[in-house]
Amino acid sequence: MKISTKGRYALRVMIDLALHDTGEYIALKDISDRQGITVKYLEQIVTVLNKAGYLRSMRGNNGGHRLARKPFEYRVGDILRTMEGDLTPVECLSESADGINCPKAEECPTLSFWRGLDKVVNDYVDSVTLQDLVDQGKSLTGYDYSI
Amino acid sequence: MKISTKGRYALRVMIDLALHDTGEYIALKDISDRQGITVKYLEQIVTVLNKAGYLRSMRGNNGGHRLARKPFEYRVGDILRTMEGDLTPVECLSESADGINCPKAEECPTLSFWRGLDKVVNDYVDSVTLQDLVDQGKSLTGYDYSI
DNA sequence: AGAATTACTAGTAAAATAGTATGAAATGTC
DNA sequence: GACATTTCATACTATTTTACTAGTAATTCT
Repeated sequence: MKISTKGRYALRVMIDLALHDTGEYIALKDISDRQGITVKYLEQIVTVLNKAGYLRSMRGNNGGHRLARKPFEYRVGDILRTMEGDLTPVECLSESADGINCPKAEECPTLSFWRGLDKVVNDYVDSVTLQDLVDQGKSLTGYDYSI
Repeated sequence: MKISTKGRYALRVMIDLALHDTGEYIALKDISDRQGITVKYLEQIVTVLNKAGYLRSMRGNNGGHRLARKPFEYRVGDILRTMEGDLTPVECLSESADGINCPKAEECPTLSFWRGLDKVVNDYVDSVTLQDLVDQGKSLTGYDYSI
């Protein structure tokens, strides 16, 4: 029942990009220095975020990444689902590519319980925006605007 | 963000024991036949449930297991936490045995978000009792009271 | 041309998950 | 008391997932 590092780091990357948004592209090297995550691992994460349309990326000298939208336009749930695949607590609630779900769904005494859990989780993560996390970050002791 | 088979199966075992409660001990063999889970794997699960005080177990001929309380006295959250360790979405919220949590907690922009997720999950699973699942099971099409 | 940076594909070590296997101990029945 | 049945305890194992690392190609600016 854990969120993977990809999901957690993706949130930190998005917050980092929001806090350091100057309109310029931000290199993974800079994020790596601030967040303590290797450039190589960050590459994997931003690739997914980029393909989801959450980032604008540019190769080459002075290249890097920046947010494609304003922070309040990102739901945290969307970011997490993008990284995790989905946030369903049990496999039988996943959108299966081949359309196969549990054949015993009709007689399953726990299915509606899992549906309820799935709903509270997704409703919660969708109620928070990236802007909320950014505001939280700025309000904390020790936040250094210069970095 | 998945519940393991141990957590899912434990719920099925508890429901099974509730639905077939006659006051007698129920052998894992019977649960295995009905639920399609091997006796050996069931052993691992009921051992944990037993040590948590959720079951009364008896060895030997005509031995087996039965619920220690009435179904409405079990919160689903307690059963799941017993099997999963905890239901926290991130490690830093776990009750660490050595008391070590994240040293950057004070400056973490995502901590309160994770706390909120932890709360909605645990509040939800604690709002459902085993009796609710049993009622759900009985109400479904295809439930055969004879087995 | 050359440095910086992302993009793409593959590989790998460690941990977690989902079981199996073996045998001992207890209990009721014949 | 022998025996079948069942839990209890411990250890082992195969597979999958996670969390990275590595190498190289492509792009961009100076």
